[in-house]
Amino acid sequence: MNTTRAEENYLKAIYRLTKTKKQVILPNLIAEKVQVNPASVVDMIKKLVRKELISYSRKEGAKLTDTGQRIALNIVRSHRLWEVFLVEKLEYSWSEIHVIAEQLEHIKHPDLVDKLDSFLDFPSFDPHGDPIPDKMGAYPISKKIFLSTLSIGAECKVISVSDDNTDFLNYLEKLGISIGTKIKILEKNAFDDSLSLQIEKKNIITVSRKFADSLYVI
Amino acid sequence: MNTTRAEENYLKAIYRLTKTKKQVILPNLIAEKVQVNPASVVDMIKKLVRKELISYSRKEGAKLTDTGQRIALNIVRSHRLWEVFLVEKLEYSWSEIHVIAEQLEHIKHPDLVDKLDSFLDFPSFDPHGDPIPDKMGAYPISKKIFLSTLSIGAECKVISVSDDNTDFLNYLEKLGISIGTKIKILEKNAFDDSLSLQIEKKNIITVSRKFADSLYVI
DNA sequence: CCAATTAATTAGACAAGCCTAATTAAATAA
DNA sequence: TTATTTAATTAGGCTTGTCTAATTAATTGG
Ligand SMILES: [Mn+2]
Ligand SMILES: [Mn+2]
Ligand SMILES: [Mn+2]
Ligand SMILES: [Mn+2]
Repeated sequence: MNTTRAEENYLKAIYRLTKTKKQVILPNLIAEKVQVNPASVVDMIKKLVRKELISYSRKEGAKLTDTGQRIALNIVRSHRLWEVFLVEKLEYSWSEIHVIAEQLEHIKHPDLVDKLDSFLDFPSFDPHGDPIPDKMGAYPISKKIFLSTLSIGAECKVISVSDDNTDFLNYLEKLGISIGTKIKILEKNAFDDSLSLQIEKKNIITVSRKFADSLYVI
Repeated sequence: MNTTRAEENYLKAIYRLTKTKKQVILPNLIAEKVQVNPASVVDMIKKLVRKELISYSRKEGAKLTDTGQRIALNIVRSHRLWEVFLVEKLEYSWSEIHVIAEQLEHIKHPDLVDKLDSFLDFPSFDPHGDPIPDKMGAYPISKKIFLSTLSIGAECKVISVSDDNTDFLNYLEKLGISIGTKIKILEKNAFDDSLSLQIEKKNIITVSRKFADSLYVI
C-alpha cells in the first residue's frame, strides 16, 4: 500500500488515540492531535476509508483496518527507533528529538528500519520510555504506572514521558528530571492534589496533579 | 529562507548542472535532471526567481543567487553525509543509497547535518567518491581524472562514480568494480574506442568509451 | 420536550506541483 | 532568407491537503 506523509500522520494519530483514549475516535479528537481543522479531518477520513485503511461511522468513529494498523505500527516503530538514534548517536537532547523523528519516520526504503534497528542493537524503549514494537509489531512489556498513583513515602524511577508536548519536556529538563531519575513522594496536598517530591535524594520540588498524571514511573 | 522539498531538488539540480555542464542552464536541461516536464520547470523557475533563489533569462539561463547557492550546497552536503551513514553504519550497498539519501537530504533541523558530520568523523568523500563540502561550503580537493584519459599500460584506482545512474552502479557491481578497485589499461581499440581492462590484477574485461568516460580514477 | 450548544459535514476556495496541448520564439539548414 | 525543427512559454486542468463559512445533526440543560 502506497501512503503519503499526510495519510501516515493521520493513521498514526488514530492509532495513538485508540491506545490512549477509551472513547470513539471522532473528527474533533483527530483534528486536535494532527493540529488541523476538523473539516480537513473529514476529508482525510473519506480518503482513508476509500483506501480501506480505516472504517468510519458516526457511531463507531474511526477504526484502523488490519492494513491501516500495520502501517501505523510501522510508523511508530520507525519514529521511536530514529529517536533512539538521535539521542544515542547524534547526542541530541530529550526534548529536541520528537520534531525530527516526525520527519524521519516517513523515509521509505525496504529494510531501512530493520537495518536501523540492528545498528542500534534492537532497543526496546525509546528515549521517552515508550516501547518500540519489533519487526512483527509486538511490543515489549513494561509495568509502568503514573506517578500520581503512588502514596507518600514511595520511591520510584521515571520510565516514560509524553513525547509530544515540548513544554512538558522542557519543564522536566529544567527540573532535572529525565528517564531513570529517582523520585521520592514526600507529601500529597489534599487541597489541590499537588505533590512534594524529592529528586535524586537532593532537591525538593512541588508539582501539580496534572504533572503527576503525565509521568510514568516504575 | 523556507524551502520546500521540490524547490530544494530544483536548486540542487541547477547547482549540479552548473558544475558539470559548461552551458547555459535552460528548462530542457533541468527537466531532464529533475525528471519532470519542461513546462513544470518553467513554473518552478518563476517561483525560484520570485523567492530570489535564482536569476533567469533566456540568454543567461538559470543562475543561483548567493542564497540559492548556499541552500543547494547544504543539500549536497546533507545528501553525501547521509550516504556515508547508510554505507558505513547501516551496511547498505553502494548502489542502493542514492534514492534513500534523496529523501534524507531534506530533513531539516538546526545542527542535524553538523551532528551527523561529527558522528561520521568528518568524512571528506561520499561512498561514490564525491567530495563533501564542509560546514562553510568548502570542498576538499581531489585530483581525479577520467579513466578514458589514461594511456595503455597505466594503472589507476577508482575514486569516484556517478551516483545517480542505478544502471551504471549495478553494472559496476556486477563487474566487481567499486571505490578503491585497481585497474590496469591493457588495450585501446581505435575502431570503437573500447578499452580492455584488468581488474585487481585478475579478470580482464572490455568496456565502452561511454563507460570509460563515466569513471573517475586517480 | 424543546431550545441552545456543540460537533460533524458540506460547499467553495486556494497553494503547490505537476501534466498535456497549444502557441510563440529561436536556431538551423536548405 | 525562408522553411523547418526545436525549445520555451502559456493556457488550462488535475490531485493533494489544507482552509473558512455555511449547514445539518446530535446532545444536553432547563
Ligand atoms: Mn510525521
Ligand atoms: Mn518518543
Ligand atoms: Mn531529494
Ligand atoms: Mn553520492
